Amino acid sequence: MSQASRHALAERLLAVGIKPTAQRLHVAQVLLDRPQHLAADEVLARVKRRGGRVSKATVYNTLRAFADHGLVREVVVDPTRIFYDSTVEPHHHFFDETSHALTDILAGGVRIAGLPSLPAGTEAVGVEVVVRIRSGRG
Amino acid sequence: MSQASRHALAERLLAVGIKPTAQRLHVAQVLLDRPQHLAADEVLARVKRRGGRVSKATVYNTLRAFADHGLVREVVVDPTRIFYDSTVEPHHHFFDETSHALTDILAGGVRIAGLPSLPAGTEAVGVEVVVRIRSGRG
DNA sequence: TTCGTTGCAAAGGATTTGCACTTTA
DNA sequence: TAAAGTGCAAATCCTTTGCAACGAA
Repeated sequence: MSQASRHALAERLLAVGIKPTAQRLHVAQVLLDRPQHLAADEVLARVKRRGGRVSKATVYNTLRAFADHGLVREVVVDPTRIFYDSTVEPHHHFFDETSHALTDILAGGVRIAGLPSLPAGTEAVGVEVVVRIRSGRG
Repeated sequence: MSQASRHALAERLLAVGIKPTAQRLHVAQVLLDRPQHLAADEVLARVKRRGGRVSKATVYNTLRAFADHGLVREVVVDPTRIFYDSTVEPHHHFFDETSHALTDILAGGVRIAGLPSLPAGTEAVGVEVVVRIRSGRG
């Protein structure tokens, strides 16, 4: 990856208060570069594939830190693992139960009406729509 | 639990092709008796609490069988465990990230418009809306 | 007797943790 | 040289699996 985008990524980390170490930049390069959904496993594999040195623990720590600071969003649709979504703007998902693939649904056109008011004493974190689908012969 | 409801539960299992064994009836009594969301752990604890003899493996097998046959619905909102929802009619959920509590949102009033068409070669399994909330000082 | 069920313990897979080592400000 | 970050392995948690014992038809 170019110096320019490395630098841009470092700025993004700094902007949210995360120190841009080598390992974190590797994770950022893999995950933040374009809209995608990756599990921790995949992130680790990709960092290593491109020659980066990171440990599993650091990948998990980094992903959690990114999520806590709003750089990525956790998507919970698969009981077996957490996906990290590099798109943090509100949007929704197709989740293919056959292939375990996640696909974005732009929030733009989607309207949700008729939701009840929040339970007393709670604040909203977000509204997520998951359209579960099956491909082939499910 | 009364003979009458035991019998009714046995009928429900038979109706979907599940042989109503003692263990399965225990699980059914705990989970199907009223609208609720329970994790496997909780089901096991409650069966034991009411004096039922069941193993962990059988609880997991039973819950999966119930889900496969449409008696309960799996709800995936918490990366750490699967909830089994005794309400199978379409509806949505509040998920409190502080307390890990699930609350139903009746499907009745909720309207979702503007979803794109399904990816080619896929069929819809269901549409779920999860409103993530935080209580207290989450 | 045969097939489906059960239970126990072990295995599995994702995630977390403990702790010593390394980096960096 | 403190504080923060990293790596490795072990630990943990939920869930699944292997397999022998059991139970109903």
